Amino acid sequence: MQKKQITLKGMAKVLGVSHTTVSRALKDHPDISEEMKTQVLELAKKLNYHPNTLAVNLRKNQSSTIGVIIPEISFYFFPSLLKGIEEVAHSMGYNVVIMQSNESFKREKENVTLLLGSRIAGLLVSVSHETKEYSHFDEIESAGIPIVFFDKVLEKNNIFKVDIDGSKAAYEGTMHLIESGFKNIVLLAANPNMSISVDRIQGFRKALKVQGMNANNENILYANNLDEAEFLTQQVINRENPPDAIFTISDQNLAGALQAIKKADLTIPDDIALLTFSDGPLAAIMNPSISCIKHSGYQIGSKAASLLFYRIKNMDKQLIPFAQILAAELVVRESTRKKYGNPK
Amino acid sequence: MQKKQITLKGMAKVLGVSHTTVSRALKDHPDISEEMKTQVLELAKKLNYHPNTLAVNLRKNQSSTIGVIIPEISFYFFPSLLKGIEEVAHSMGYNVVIMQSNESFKREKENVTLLLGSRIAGLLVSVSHETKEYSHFDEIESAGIPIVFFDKVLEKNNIFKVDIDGSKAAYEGTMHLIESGFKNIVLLAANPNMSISVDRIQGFRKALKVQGMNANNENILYANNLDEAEFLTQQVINRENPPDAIFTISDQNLAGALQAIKKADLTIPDDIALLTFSDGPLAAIMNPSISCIKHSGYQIGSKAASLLFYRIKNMDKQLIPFAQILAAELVVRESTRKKYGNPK
DNA sequence: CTGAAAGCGCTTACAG
DNA sequence: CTGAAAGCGCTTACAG
Repeated sequence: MQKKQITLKGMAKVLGVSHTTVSRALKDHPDISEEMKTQVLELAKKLNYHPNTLAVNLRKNQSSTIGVIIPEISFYFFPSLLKGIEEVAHSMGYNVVIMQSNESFKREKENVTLLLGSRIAGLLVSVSHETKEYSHFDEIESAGIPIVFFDKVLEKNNIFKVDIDGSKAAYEGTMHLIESGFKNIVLLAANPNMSISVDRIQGFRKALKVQGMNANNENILYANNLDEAEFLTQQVINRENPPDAIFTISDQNLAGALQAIKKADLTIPDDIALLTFSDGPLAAIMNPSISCIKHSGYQIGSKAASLLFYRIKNMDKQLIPFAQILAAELVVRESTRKKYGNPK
Repeated sequence: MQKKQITLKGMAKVLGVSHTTVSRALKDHPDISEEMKTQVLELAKKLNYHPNTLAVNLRKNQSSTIGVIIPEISFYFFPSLLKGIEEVAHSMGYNVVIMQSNESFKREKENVTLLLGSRIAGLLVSVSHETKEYSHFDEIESAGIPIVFFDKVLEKNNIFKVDIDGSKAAYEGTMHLIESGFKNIVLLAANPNMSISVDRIQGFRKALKVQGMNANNENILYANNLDEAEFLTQQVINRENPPDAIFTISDQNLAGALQAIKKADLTIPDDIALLTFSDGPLAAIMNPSISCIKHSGYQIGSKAASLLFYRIKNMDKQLIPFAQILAAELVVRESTRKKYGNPK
């Protein structure tokens, strides 16, 4: 039902030349005379000519769109990530199609099918909680469409991915808590088959071990959304021997923990300390401000997009799967203020 | 450089029939024999056939993509909005292409051009701060591509738009502040040529007038990002006669105000009360929790998308520009606790 | 310097 | 029940 926009053929008719000539004039082909170019350019402007990207891409058998599949556009982390992706893509002259899996494996597969039909040039993926294997992405790669995974990735080595060094970061975060005098630390992780959980749990355990403390399994909990985080926090702070610190692996879990702490009327950090993995702005404006392991979504997004475009531009070469591991930085704020003076 | 995926012609060759037959078999055309259909379907499955959306759309002269232009994917408001849009679009079988203007008029125009080339089926727009007129969208509408504006819209009547009743909401918010005993209220608005500012300022003024208070121009300020909001708040709280309440029109301005209040070591709401327009989750988890005029980004997004699809599906009819005005709800929390007992 | 022709992958009216 | 042909809007090798 769309009105037809002006085409090459339409302009050719007006000028009494072939559409071939118009096409070439438009792209400043050396063969075309200057007068012809001026004429065509003027007409194109006058008629608001915009080349039909569909036709161009079909003809060239390539598209200028990359796909992004993420679990959900929540306000915690993905906005800055999408921004990073979008900026890199725009600078390369590409569009971005964003699809949400809503944490559903089924929906993730549907998205793959849709994107396959759109003949995207590449795909960025952060998998859903339900995703336990990668076989639904095989078709994409075997169609010659490169994929880069980021943030929420499965434990698997032969893929291209961008992530932070979660183990190291969790180790440092836990050490910070211990050195600040906290002794009974609960880790609020997410789905245990995701690398973001596995890595961070590993770092958490390692730090406890180094400090000669035992990593009690009851102190490692799994929350996949705000409500679960609130529920688990509530359970934990009502234990006989409640924790004196909670370490959350996402802003989402942080928000849940905060709700529970607030309802229990506990004071941060005196009753309970709080440390989180965070993109930054959210943790900073809380009161008290929340200490965090800062990992920039924007950076992950732009690095993932850059890696993807590298693959896109080098499809002729055999590239070896590459894992780009970004550093995360500990930002100490009020929520982990030292418990007993300076224990050093 | 992409590997070629299997095509109709490819499958036709395998089966020794024409691609016409394959095409029809795939879409369950009544003319085709059952055996042929089964054969084709099986082969398509085996070969992972996915129709080339580019070709389909080119042929049908329509696309299954809608465009979205927003100022920025900030973490304050747009995530839930995009979610609302994406869900409606998905249910209609459409993809969503999101482009950011980064609050730049120039970039907004570039986005329009790109989208025009993609032959999108429709466009959703929230304009940038710099945008003062709509002429760059004329080409879109005259190409027969419907537009629906949402949230950040210019003061203009003959357009399709979805927005909240900002005037009424600001009126009620201001009344709430006054009734809670606050007397010197500062409104932290955004760009004065945006309807979100104009409407809310109007409601703010009206409430003051009804209460017999005068709307001091010095108490209406304009901040377009977090830093400006922090700066202006800092200025204001250092006045000789500082406000006892600040009313911010966005989560972004709220975040800036909070920063300044924190640095000045003021207590909310005893030293200064805070009321904001907000999507909800952010204001709720703050400490103290922030009272707000709750307007659901998700709702605005899904309503805007629904209106757009109504236009897309009814391009043959002459539709009259429609402004869908959504209600916003006052949610009273700790940040506006009554100042002097109950003044009623 | 310009144009006719082929073709990207699909759909659909027409013919048999 | 099946197929040949035209065409969506473009690009590009080939010819002149």
